[in-house]
Amino acid sequence: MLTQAPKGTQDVLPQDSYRWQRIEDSMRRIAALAGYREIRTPMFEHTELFQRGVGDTTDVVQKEMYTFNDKGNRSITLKPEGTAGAARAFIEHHLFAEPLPCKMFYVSCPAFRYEKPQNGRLRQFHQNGVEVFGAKDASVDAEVIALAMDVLRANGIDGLRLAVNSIGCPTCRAAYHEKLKAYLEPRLPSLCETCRDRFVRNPMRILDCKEDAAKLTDAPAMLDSLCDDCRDHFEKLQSYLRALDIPYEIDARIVRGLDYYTKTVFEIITDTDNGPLTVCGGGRYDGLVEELGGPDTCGIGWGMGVERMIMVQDARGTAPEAPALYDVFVCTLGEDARLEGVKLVRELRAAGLRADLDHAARSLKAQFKFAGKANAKYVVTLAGDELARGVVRLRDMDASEEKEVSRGALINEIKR
RNA sequence: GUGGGUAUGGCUCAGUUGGUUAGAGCGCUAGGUUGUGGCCCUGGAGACCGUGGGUUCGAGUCCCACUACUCACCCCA
Repeated sequence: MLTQAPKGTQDVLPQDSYRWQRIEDSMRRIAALAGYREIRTPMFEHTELFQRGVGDTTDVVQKEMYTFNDKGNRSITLKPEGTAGAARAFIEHHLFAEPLPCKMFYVSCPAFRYEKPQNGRLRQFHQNGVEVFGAKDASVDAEVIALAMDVLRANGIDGLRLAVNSIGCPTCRAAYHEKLKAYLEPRLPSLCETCRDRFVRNPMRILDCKEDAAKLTDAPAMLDSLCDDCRDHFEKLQSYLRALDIPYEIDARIVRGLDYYTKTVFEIITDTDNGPLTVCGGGRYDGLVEELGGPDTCGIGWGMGVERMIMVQDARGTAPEAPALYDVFVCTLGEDARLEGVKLVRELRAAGLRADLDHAARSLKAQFKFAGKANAKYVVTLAGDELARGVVRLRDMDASEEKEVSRGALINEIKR
């Protein structure tokens, strides 16, 4: 227990952290090219933010939040997703008074959901994400989707399926809900228990139910009930996606579990041995900022699961190779050489080379073995008698070639 | 929250119908080469067999409970 990480959490070990760093680097690079800057918000927020923002009736808020009272008796919640906190910061710091749109991203942002962990499901997981406030044209919907595709591709994750849908605005969705409820009401007795519960909370979800969907194929569809504005937006999004050569499919079942979404919703799905896996999900949230007490400002964003990206890389064998630990490893023979080695290693590092020497006082053979395992490109051998002559041995490990180099010329020789 | 599976050195696993000192491969470490890695050979360290109870002369092996991990459902990244 003591030496076991809590359920649903994961360590990223020193030998594996480069995987995360690669993904993080690509995220920063690609986002910066499109004018996005990083935002960092707290890991916890007032519980009310998520109740209001994500929505009181959602599963995430109702049963998955890590909520506790702090010593000041404030109800605090570990953030279950990234958007609400970003929106809160946008309002609190009056970013709406800056030039809009306001584009931001976050990298390996921890998120917490109390769920039973399973494949690709953790209690603490990490998301990359982008949020854009104050851009209402569908061109930004397409931009944001393109960014997600680019980040995934940059990490060797392709064969992606982009599924898009529109769930309308509060006006047309309310009208649709009425239509849908009128259709569902007489059929309620034949539906499963959870669907009868959904009928009250979120009737659109019933259409997504594996058990009942088949019986409801003639149900009215949200897409047929969009108002003119929402329909126009959805059409435009599609023409932008076509212009960008991004293939997509329209999937009317994409509803998303968070209440703030309006109009565009989308998921990027990869197919794995265990079936489809959503690596990125997002959408437009035009009412969120106002709902939280800010000025009427539209928004759009997505979240991308870092652990899921890594899973997909592993499953497809497209994981990047681990970088070598060292450029140069210094082997020493005897105490004088050690003393010199400590100095040399520091010089090498100052010259921008990754360098180290044996700190375990092992045999020369063991030192070479270690250098080999660390994939060092060069091994420098320091020995008393050679040092006296002002000379060291430099070995190219890949080529298995070794030569004598004067101590003074060593660093230039290596950098050459 | 509901249901299935699993639990043996650091890792992956073997362990016959319950029977003496619990094995292998990989990894780690030392040596074979008194100054040199990757291959090969030899040695060494490392396991209260998940925890607690029960059956039995005897339990890694059978039974029960618990815990952890894992997979699926719900939902989602």
